[in-house]
Amino acid sequence: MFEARLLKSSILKKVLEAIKDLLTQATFDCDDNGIQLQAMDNSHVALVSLLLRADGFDKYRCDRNVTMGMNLGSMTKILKCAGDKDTVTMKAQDNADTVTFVFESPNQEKVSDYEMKLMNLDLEHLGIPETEYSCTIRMPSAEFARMCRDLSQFGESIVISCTKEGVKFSTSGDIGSANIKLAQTASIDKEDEAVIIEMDEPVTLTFACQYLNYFTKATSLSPQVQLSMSADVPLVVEYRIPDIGHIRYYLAPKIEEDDN
Amino acid sequence: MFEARLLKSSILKKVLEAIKDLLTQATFDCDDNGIQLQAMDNSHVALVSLLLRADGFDKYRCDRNVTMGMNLGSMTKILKCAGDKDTVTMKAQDNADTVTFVFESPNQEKVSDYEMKLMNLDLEHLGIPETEYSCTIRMPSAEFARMCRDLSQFGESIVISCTKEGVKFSTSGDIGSANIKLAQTASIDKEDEAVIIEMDEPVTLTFACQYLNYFTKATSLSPQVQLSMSADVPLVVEYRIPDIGHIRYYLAPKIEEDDN
DNA sequence: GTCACGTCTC
DNA sequence: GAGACGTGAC
Repeated sequence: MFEARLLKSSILKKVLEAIKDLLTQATFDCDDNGIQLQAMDNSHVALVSLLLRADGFDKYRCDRNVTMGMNLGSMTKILKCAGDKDTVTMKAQDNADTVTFVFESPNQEKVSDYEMKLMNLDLEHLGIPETEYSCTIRMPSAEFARMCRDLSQFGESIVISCTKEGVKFSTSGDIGSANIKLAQTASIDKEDEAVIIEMDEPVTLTFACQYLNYFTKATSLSPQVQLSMSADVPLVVEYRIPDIGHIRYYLAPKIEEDDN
Repeated sequence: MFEARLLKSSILKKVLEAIKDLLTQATFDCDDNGIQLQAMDNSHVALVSLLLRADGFDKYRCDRNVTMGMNLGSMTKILKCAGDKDTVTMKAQDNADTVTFVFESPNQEKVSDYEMKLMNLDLEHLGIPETEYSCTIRMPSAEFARMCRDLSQFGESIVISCTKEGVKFSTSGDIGSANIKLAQTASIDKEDEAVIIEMDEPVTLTFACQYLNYFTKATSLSPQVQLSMSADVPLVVEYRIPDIGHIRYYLAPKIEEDDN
């Protein structure tokens, strides 16, 4: 039997918001350590990796490892039925072909349960190597989202360039070109507002705006985002979910095109 | 001559919002007691009954009974031209074929009038018997609206089941199934937030989601809604409009289908 | 093309 | 909480 309870359903609601535009279905792997999800997006361009640790749940029980293939559209519909202050509990019997979500209002006067059929999904196990990156940039997640949204008005690609001067986000298109330069914050009064750049080697890479915009759907999960880059390897965009885990997005850089 | 004035046009605006999706036209019956409207919806499935008592108006005069056939689309367009704080006055000459709406801004600086042609509508007089019901449920209108919207994601029908344990709203469909259980509120600190269940006989009935969702367009008219049910008779969904009347929706239960 | 719904913003 | 905008369905 599997059972995982969160006092605040909003975490799970936000997680779904953060992945549903990239994935139509996905496998939730549950074991003693928690819940893990790894999947290529529908277009096999980006990779999503979610971890929710067992100790981050308010109750967690997993007698046997279970892999649950979920239709994320259906799951999103169900989670929309939870109030932000509701408690949510996911339950599945061993070897069951359904999962049940139970929502309880804070005063216990409203209890709702939703049973969803599971899917048989091919297990694609993705080995993601832990890597050292030439540059890591931490910044407020809302600021990153704003930049991606702003720049995507002008072109389909964003060039991220990290040097000792700071980090620069650039794009160009029919309208013209745009550059946003970000310097490391001098004082770290407010941790959430800090921009912190660690650079061993300067790196310049180009990415598809559309995917960065998909990634920023995770903005409400964390006040900060971390970008990790090295030449010729996928960018990692990581949102740490307080007290419970993280969601990481991987996106391969575009091969440099002509500058016509 | 007929004349009816409301200091707050918002009441009439909300009434139109609450009926315009169900009715394309309707007859307003005006007499000494006030304004009444009763009509089957466009598909002849649900019934709408509106009462605005004369004493709820800030001025009310009705020399002779008048029946005004209104195109509700046109009337809605006109009412959208009124500010929420405007005073609205409906006027009609005896035997006229038009009705006039006059809107006056609070400071009297803006006065607008809109004349609308009336329609000749067949008078369908609907005798609605006053009945005792086996169950009545009062609950916050927003909560009812939320439940109807949530459940309609999963199926076309909602089963409402009222027993001594409380009231349960259920549905099922391709995705899976859903149940929302509501218990009577223990304390009635805030009257508007109370759930109050009166049950003489347990009742379980099935209704079309779509119509319940139409009914919830009346949500902003009242903080509370009352559902009345007896076996084999139409559900009544009533919103009391403070100080002036009510709007009631009647919906026949679906005949039980096979449970395949 | 129209209508209704959901989302986002003020 | 209400109004406006954009999107999806008929």
